[in-house]
Amino acid sequence: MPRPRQALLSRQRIIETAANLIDAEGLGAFSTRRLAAELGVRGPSLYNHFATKDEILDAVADSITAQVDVSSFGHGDWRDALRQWGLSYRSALAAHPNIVPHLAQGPGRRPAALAMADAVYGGLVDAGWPPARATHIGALMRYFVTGSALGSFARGFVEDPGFYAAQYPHLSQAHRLAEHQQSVDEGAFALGLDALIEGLSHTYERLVGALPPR
Amino acid sequence: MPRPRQALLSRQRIIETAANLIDAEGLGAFSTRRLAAELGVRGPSLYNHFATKDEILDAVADSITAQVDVSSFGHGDWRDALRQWGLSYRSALAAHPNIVPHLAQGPGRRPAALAMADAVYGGLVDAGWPPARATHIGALMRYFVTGSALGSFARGFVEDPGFYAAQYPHLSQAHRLAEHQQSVDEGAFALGLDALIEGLSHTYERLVGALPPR
DNA sequence: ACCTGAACACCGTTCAAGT
DNA sequence: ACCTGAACACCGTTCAAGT
Repeated sequence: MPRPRQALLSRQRIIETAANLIDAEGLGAFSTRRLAAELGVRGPSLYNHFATKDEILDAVADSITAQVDVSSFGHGDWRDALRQWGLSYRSALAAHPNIVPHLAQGPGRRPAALAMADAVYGGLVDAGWPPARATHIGALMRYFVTGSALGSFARGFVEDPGFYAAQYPHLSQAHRLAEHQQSVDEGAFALGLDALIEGLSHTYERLVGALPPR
Repeated sequence: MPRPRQALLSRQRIIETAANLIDAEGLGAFSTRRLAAELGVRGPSLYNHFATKDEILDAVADSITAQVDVSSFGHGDWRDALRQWGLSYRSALAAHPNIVPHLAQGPGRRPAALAMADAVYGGLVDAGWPPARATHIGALMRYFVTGSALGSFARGFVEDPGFYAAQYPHLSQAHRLAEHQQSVDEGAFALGLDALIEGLSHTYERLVGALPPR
């Protein structure tokens, strides 16, 4: 097929199809040739729209970051902003765990990731955090959220009930974790987020002074 | 070359060479053929010692997990145990960031990862934590540590000073983060670990009762 | 038991050729 | 401008053949 009157591909269509493919089959099964087949074209056609496979992954990653809500920063209590951002950040990433290893490489030149970093850092500094601490908080939140989205804790244990018995005395119930995957992972994230914010509140009081009433 | 008198390969030598290769060139550049070349053999030879490439990655991951110190659990204050484990866990993983995406898939059937999960969970339950909370704490610590080891926060920003100026008002100093990579990433981890432990202490008091003096 | 070459079905990417 | 087939240098894995 030569060049059609109407272009077969667009960056948008490539990004969406790539995201679906990665969600469904993982980063390992994601190849330019598989993606092209899914789009009804041949592999090389993609190179009219993206320079490399990595650039496609960047675009997919940024389209997911763009879904994170940072509107809570810049007004109100920083603790509420941190919690709302953290929940939104985790929920956006956890919907696409297979792309998280790529996304966790940092914002690089991805616009949505940079806009998020800008809003978070700016919001924390405006709230009174010293700049170095604001950086640390942005970093530690990324650690916690990407780590939680990267791989389910609960699904990390094999489901075979007999597997743990002999060797691991405290893991006799670990085979049941997978059944409760969502509540385990969400419960762990919620407990960690609450603990982080409570701990940071104390640091703030020591460093900056009294917190406003909420 | 036919079969030599003395075997050319061993699981141990394969694991060590694979770890070095992954550290030096990343998961993307790691192939069975490259690994075999490094070992002075041909690709198929590896299949006498491991069933798949994935099994090699599992073995590399577990050899890193085996370096984590969990001896702090089971005696003394759970807060100290959590801190010492967290620091050791992070330091083991951060020395090999390229393998972390594989490692973060959970313990699976890897003995060192299972032994670590067993010690942590057992230690927390013995310290008085309700079982469900002990699971959550193990999970949230894995999130935080793997996230911090997965990708440097500081190196995630481009070093070009002119890059941020126009678009991202609060990131005007972000190009300098890479210079201070180690102190930024370690400072963020330390702040997060302190906050988590302080926050969890309050949860413990509410849930279980008074903490012992330290 | 353990290493080999040949083979299979794949990769990412380049490039000249088509319209 | 945008899609194509052919080509290059790679992949993971299987398998029969060697000693």
